[in-house]
Amino acid sequence: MLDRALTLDELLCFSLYSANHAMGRLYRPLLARFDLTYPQYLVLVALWQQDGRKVSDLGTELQLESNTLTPLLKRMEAAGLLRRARNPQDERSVIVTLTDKGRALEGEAADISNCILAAADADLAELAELRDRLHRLTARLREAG
Amino acid sequence: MLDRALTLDELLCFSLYSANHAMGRLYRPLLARFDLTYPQYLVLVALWQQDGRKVSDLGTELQLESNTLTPLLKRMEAAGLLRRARNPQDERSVIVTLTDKGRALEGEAADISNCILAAADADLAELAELRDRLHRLTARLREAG
DNA sequence: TGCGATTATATCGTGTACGATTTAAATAGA
DNA sequence: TCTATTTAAATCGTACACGATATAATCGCA
Repeated sequence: MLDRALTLDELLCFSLYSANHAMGRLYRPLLARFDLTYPQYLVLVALWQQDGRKVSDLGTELQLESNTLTPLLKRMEAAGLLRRARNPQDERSVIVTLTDKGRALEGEAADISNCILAAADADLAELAELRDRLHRLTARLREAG
Repeated sequence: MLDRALTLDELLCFSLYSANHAMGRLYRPLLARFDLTYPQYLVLVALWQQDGRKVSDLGTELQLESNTLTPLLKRMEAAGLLRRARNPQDERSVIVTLTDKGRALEGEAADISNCILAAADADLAELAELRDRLHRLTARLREAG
């Protein structure tokens, strides 16, 4: 038990903050070529994996709520990447579906992951292990919250 | 080389995004008791470590620029946590100094780190290793950027 | 059937982030 | 010395992120 506050460098939270930050700055120019922001890209990744999902399902996966997702999805709809439509079976929910343009981006943006991996400059096994450690940490933090 | 986009769970960037997110959600209620946001807390940690720094020095450490820091520091000044004053030796720069109230928070908020460690529910060595891996990743990403 | 409770999304206000630009001070060179 | 350049903050516009609240559809149950 220390009698002083930890320094920034000692804080795990700051190492997460910084790494996430650095990752964002690397993605930004790559995504800008497609007029995408980073959260918009994550929505696309989720929809490429499984299309036609409710807003709340996207929210569960991305850990975002409608107050963030609604305007974000509206911007993506305005950009012609997806469509939002009330679910005829339950008009409370909204189904998000990729347009042809949104689907086509999967191929065009495929190279982005490789650019990031190249920038990380570490072997795949090491990065995969880091990823899995982060998943386990995230799970524990959510449990505690 | 895959011919499909990676899933969210496979993306290292998303594991960082999620872990950072989960950490933020854990900090939020702990910091709310002091009327602090997470970036404001990081500024305090930096100043507790070394007080009386230029805005640009804080920016280097936190990886933030004046467009983000200026309004953030103004809010903290309005809250009575710090003072902003032009540097008499070079009127271009602004020196940020803690008030007594800002300094006093170091002791009052000391427990926060322990709450986070408890939530992470892992031994210190494991968390320290994760932190160091993240530092190395961040350094490589910045180099590449 | 009817009505209170629940659920899903949307809206609002505040606070980061960041690219682009502006302003003011300091510095370097002719 | 005078001016072009550089540097440090600040300002502006856009886009997340989130707590609190509003709205509308559905469900549960008497």
